[in-house]
Amino acid sequence: MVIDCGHCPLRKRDVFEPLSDEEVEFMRRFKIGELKVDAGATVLMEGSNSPQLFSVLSGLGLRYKLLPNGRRQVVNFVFPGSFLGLQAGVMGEMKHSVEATSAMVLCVFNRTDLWNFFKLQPTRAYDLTWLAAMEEHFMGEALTSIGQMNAMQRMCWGLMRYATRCSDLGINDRDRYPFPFRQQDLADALGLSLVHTNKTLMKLREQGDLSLGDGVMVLHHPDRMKDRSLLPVGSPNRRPLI
Amino acid sequence: MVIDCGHCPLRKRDVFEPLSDEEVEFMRRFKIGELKVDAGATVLMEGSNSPQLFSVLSGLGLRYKLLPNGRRQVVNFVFPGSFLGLQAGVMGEMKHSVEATSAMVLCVFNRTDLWNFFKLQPTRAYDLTWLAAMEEHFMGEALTSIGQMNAMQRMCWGLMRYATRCSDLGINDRDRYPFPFRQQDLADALGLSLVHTNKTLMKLREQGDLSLGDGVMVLHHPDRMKDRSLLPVGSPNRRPLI
DNA sequence: CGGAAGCTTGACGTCTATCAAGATGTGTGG
DNA sequence: CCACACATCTTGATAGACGTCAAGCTTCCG
Repeated sequence: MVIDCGHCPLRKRDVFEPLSDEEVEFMRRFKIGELKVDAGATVLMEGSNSPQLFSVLSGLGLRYKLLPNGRRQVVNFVFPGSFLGLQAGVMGEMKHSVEATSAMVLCVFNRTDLWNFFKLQPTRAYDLTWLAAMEEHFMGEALTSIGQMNAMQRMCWGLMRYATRCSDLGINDRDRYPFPFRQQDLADALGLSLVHTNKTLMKLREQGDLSLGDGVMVLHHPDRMKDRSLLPVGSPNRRPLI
Repeated sequence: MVIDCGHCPLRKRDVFEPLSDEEVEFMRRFKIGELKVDAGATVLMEGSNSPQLFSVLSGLGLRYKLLPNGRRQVVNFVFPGSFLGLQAGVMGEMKHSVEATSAMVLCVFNRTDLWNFFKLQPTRAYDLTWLAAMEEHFMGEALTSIGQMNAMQRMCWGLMRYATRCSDLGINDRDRYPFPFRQQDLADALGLSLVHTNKTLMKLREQGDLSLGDGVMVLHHPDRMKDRSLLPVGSPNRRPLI
């Protein structure tokens, strides 16, 4: 019982550009199956050359790079609607790994069919470029955050950015957001040590701005956190869904 | 006397994917002129909505984001062959600024013609996506560097990455590389203060690994610097030229 | 019950930012 | 030609943010 692209639950969200009937039909042929993985699973591995591409239907995860000395940088979070494997599809191999931090359902595509986007479905190809440019933009924001902000600012910015993406997708309940990550994950994303991440979180808790634990984050004063962010956290208009 | 795409000097470099005659002809029609700017000029500004796209023919520059508090993050360096303005072309507006740090010559294109890539020239559209994915990759590397390395490691990694790109383009002379940047630019790129950047450079100079000044960088012991980099600095195979 | 994984807290050290001042070079105007 | 402002680089002193080390706590699971 694989979900038909015509009834893709993500398409209901209006963060995503609507698709024409023709495009939906094309995606239907492009999709070759679904992959369900448990929390903790590695979906794609750095250096690998997976013949498959994925689009996230549900679940959360993260992309990260490992360093020779064992450290790890989380380069960004993976949400429903994220497209995985483009790098391997276009360059030779994956330049980072992707891990599921909750159970996930992924649409599976054939990497070799990617070319059909460009040959047969220029609007979809355009969307692909759009997505790539958008990812680049997000990454530039993260770079700016890590390069120029102190721990508290990074934390507030990072969590607000995360909350905003959740809101776009409607996977939150008011101020309650799913948060299937360890503090270590957060630390690796923000370029902080685990201990300092913990202490920074504590401060936010003590001030009553935040609850975090058991897979859930609650923002009691999003306004205050936004003020501390330095970088404004905007919802980019719309994005394409692949 | 505008350079004809058929005789583009960059195409001689074998870092760039070769183009078919048809593609060259297409690019010729796409190109609407050339822009020459002096060192210090702002080519694109954050928040702007330029109707033009650019491809760098010669010269060096940098992309940066400004923060409300006046700080600045250099998100990457601009080399010959860099494509500028894709973000504005595909999202609504530029998310960073681009500044020329040396004199530059740019090919100018019409943003509204971008769609022709997808409609008429799928191989070129594919290359565009390729480029975007590659930029994303570079940015992920930089993020990892700033997030996980100390000052000396970042410096070595950053300079080696820079030198490698120069070598790919053949704009170096052995171990001598053009370097039209201030220490402040380097500092903003590495997420370090100006003072600490200066002192880190000093250490490299004292150890005889590096000369830097007057627009020129000389690497006397690239091997030693590579060792201190933590992240291996590889030349990615080939990239498309737009 | 023992062990592993994750969270929490305190103590300590150090890397890096900030402040301040001086040195050098370059361009402009008198 | 000199005086002056300005930009960039340099260097030392000081302080603080953040990393590292270490230990204890909880929860979960075999």
